Amino acid sequence: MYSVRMSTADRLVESTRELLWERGYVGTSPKAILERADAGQGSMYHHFRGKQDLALAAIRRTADEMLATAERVLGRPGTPYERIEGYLMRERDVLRGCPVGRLTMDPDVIASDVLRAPVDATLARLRRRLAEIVEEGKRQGQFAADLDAEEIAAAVVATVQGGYVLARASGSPAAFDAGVRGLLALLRPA
Amino acid sequence: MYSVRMSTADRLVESTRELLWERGYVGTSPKAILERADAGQGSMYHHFRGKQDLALAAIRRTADEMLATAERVLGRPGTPYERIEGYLMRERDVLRGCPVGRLTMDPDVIASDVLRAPVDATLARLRRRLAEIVEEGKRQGQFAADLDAEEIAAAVVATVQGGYVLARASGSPAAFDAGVRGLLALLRPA
DNA sequence: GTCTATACACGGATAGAC
DNA sequence: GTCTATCCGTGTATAGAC
Repeated sequence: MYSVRMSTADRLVESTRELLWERGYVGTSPKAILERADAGQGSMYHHFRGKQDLALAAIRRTADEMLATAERVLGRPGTPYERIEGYLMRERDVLRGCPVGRLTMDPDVIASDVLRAPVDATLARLRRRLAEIVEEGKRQGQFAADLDAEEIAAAVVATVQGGYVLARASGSPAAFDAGVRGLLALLRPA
Repeated sequence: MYSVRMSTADRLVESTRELLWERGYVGTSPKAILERADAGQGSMYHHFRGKQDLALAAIRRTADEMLATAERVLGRPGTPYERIEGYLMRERDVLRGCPVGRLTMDPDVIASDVLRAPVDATLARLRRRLAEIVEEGKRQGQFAADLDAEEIAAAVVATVQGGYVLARASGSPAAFDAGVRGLLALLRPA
C-alpha cells in the first residue's frame, strides 16, 4: 500500500491522514486505519497512545504540508496580484476539499483544544502570509490604499474554503472556480 | 424538551436537525436522537424507515428554513449592494456554522445522492438569487458591467461558508467578520 | 515491535407484545 | 403508535504472549 521502506509508524500516520481527509475524525475508526496501513492493533497502541494521539500526528503533518504547498506558490516572483491569483488558481483536487479546513466541521476536533490548535495555527499563518502580500500590493499601488490587508486575506482564504463547500454540494469543481473568478474580478487592479 | 403540542414525529425531526447541525450525519446516532426527542426505538422506526430517512426529512426542513431566512433579508427594499450587505452582515450564530453547508463535509451525505440533493438545491438557489441581485446592480450601474453575476454570487456564498471555517478554527467569530468586510470592501460601489 | 485474545459499550436495525 | 427485547457488527482500548 505504501513504500516498502516506510516504517509502521509512518504507514499509520499516512493512512490516518488519508482517512481524516476522506471521512473526518468522527468518521474514522482505528480499525479502518489499521486495515489501510496493514498493521495490527498492537503496533498502533505501541507507537501511539490512541486514536487522538495518532490523529494529532497526522493533522500536524498535513498542516505542515499545506503551508509548504501554499508557500511554493505565494513565494514565486510576480506582482502581489499575480501571486494571489496563482494561489487561487493553483491546481487542486477540489472535490476532496481541504484536508485542514474540513476538520473544523468535526465536532470532536473542535471540542479538543489539542486537535484544534494545529488547524487554527495553519489557517492563521496562511491568512497572515496573504495579508503580507496584500500589504505589499498596497505599497506598490496595485491595491487600493484603503483596503484592510487582513480582511482581504480572510476573504481570500474564505473563498477557497467556501468554494470547496459549493463544489462538493454540486458534485462538480465548477462552483469553486466560479467563486475564485468572482473574487479575482473584484480584486483585479485597474 | 420541545413544546408539548409537538408530535413525536416532529420531535424526532427537530432533534435530528439539531444533531446534524452539531455533529453531522456520521456523528449522529439514532440513540442520541431518541434521547433528545424523548422517544423510543419503536416510534422512530414507525415514523421513518431508518436513520437516513429521518435525516432526509430533517435536512429538507433545515434547507427550506435557510432559504426563507435568506429571502427575508434579500427581498428587503434597498439597492442591490445594500441587500447583499444585509445578507452578509445579518446576525448569525457564526460558531455553529451553516447547518446545510456543513453537510458537504460529511462523507455519507456526499456518498448518497438522496441526501446530497437538498443540500445542492439549497446552495444553488441561494446563488441564483444572489446572481439576480447582482444583475440588477449591473443594470443600475451600481456594479461594473463586466462582472459575471454568477461568479460574484458564488464568491459571496463561498465567503460565508468559508468564513464559518475560519471562525470555527479560531474559536471566534472575528475571522468570519473579517472575510465578510473584505469582500464588501471589494464589492462596494465607488 | 507485533500479534492474538478479550472486553464492553455503542450503532443501526428487527420482532413482537401491548 | 409506542415499548421492550434481541441481534450482530463495530469502535476503542487493554492484556499478555511471542
